Amino acid sequence: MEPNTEEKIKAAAARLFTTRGFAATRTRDIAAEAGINLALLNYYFRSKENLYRIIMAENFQVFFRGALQIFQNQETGVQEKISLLVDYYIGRLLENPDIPSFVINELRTNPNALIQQAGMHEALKDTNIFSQISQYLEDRGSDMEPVHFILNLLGMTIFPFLAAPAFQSALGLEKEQFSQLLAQRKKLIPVWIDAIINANSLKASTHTS
Amino acid sequence: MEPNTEEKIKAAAARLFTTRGFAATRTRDIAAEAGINLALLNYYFRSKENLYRIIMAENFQVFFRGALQIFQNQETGVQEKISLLVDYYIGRLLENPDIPSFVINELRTNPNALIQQAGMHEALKDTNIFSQISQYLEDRGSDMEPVHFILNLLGMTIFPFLAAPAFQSALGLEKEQFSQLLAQRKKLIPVWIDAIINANSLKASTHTS
DNA sequence: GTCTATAAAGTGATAGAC
DNA sequence: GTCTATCACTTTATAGAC
Repeated sequence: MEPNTEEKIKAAAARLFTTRGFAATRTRDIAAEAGINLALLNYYFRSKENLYRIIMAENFQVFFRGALQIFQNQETGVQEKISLLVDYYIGRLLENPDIPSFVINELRTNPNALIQQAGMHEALKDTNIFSQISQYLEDRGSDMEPVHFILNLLGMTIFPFLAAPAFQSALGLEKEQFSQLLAQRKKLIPVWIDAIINANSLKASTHTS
Repeated sequence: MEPNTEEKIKAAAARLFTTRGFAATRTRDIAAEAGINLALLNYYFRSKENLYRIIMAENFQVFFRGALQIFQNQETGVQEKISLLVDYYIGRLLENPDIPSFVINELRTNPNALIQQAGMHEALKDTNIFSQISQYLEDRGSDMEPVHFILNLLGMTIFPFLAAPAFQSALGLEKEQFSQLLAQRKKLIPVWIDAIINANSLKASTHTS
């Protein structure tokens, strides 16, 4: 029940690193947040950087692993996968809203971070998300580039979490109200995505008729 | 022609603060990047924090002012404004791709940053972007929430810049290639946005017929 | 395993010469 | 205005007692 010292430190580090970033986080603050001592943190994790790498890897897992698993399933079609993906991301990110910002910031300041993640790069290739989507778009008579499709899907899904502080500040909304808005999008985004594909194929058929 | 010392410091500070963030940037590094001395930086700007505020304000200007000006124009309709907005953002951000990440990060770690920007909060209210879009959606027979519309528009436009490092890393693309992809979106996004609105109103008319 | 005390290096800012 | 030298403080990491 009661988490051990190592777990307490990791939980504290996750909170602080994820919200403040590496440079702005003090190891003293992590220790205090964990209710232990600075020396003990180094006893368990040897260095700030080492502890950071562990938290970073876990955040990356949350961010990428779910998407990969959904697309690895051979039983479901792409349309279903899209709904599952949107549902998964919005659900997870409502629990940890700071993760997208953390991951994006990390990838900007250290573009090799993704490659360094164990097996991440291979998994991305093996899952052939790209060709699945490419085939799906083709079947539906759309000539949209798969990259654009993915950017639209992720943009509609993830961007609201990144923009949440700005929107809350600009619109004077409470965190809870904005969360409800984002939850609505679980069902809306698949419909919108569909509309974009349809528009694209309708246009094509208009030209040929 | 030759920029004076103050300008050189500001340019160096903009580069480093924008890419690394406040905490990870060393005043010594700014001085070196500007080709001057640490003492001189404090002679001109008194403190690191003061210099940061100036750079932050300028980044916020790039990020918000253009959108506000477009929506303040009474001559153009919303549909045209959307095209102008997408064109403006993608153009500006191709020049300064790190600004979205900077602004978002800043607003996350300091939610009051936006409010502290001179006149920004008032300008946002005065421009009544919200009611303009609300009216536009109504006229087109769509029952979409304006917030969702704005989130979709900005998500499709800005998210790709945030995700650029991840995509370049995952797809093995060069920066230049990805920039070309993003430039294509200037013309594509307005079409997609239109499709989303249409889908929404078609659905409504299907129900009533 | 956990603590206190401290070493070692980094970092923002200023004094004072030119 | 611009520089070198240095202060004052913070921060990571470790030594050593319990």
